[in-house]
Amino acid sequence: MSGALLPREFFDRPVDEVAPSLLGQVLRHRTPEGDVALRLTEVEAYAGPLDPASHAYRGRTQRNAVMFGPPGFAYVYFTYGMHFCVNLVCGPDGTSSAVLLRAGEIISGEDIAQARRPRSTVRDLARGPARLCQALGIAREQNGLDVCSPGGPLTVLAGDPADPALVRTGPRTGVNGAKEVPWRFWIDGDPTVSPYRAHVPRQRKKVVQ
DNA sequence: CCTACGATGATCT
DNA sequence: GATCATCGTAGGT
Repeated sequence: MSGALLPREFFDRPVDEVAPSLLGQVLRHRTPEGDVALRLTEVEAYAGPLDPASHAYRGRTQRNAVMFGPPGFAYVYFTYGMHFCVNLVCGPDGTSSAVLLRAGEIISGEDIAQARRPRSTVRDLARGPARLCQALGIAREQNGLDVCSPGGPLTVLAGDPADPALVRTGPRTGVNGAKEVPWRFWIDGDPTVSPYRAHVPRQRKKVVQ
């Protein structure tokens, strides 16, 4: 593994090409508490305006603005009233595709990650998109950060790319649209890959009849 | 292992 | 007002 940053051109490609090539690469967040880094084991591609499951499907809004900017930037969003998830923006400026980072294996700063998720087992520290953000200390303030910036706090470093023979694809997790598109990518057999959960529409609490 | 469900608030219609 | 790219816990197998 080297400590080199992935160049912006890495992200300036079709999102379904970037996503699998991110497996095995390293995401590092430097904070005052220290550095935490992980090796990506599971990602999902979201293909901008053509993809009903994408946040960019209905056009640009205040929330998704970063997705419409240049590649190599972090799009962080808040969901379910308590969780953050992080994407890496792909494709040229003006387009709006991105890769959701779903899971990883902590390779340094495990003590800090553990402190942020006190009740978690080591395996579960970054097993799921919101857990990944918690372990790395990613929240609102990290939205819009350039992950290709030398010296930047949140960066993607070159790791050992996953063996292509071990890369699996399948339907995306927890999404309601375009279920048939196999745009989830993971490293087969890796224990940190999140368990698949189909989308379950939540039932209304009470119907007044 | 599995399935069910409540927490909690921003976003969009 | 409904939905949501989720998680932790509780309970059963």
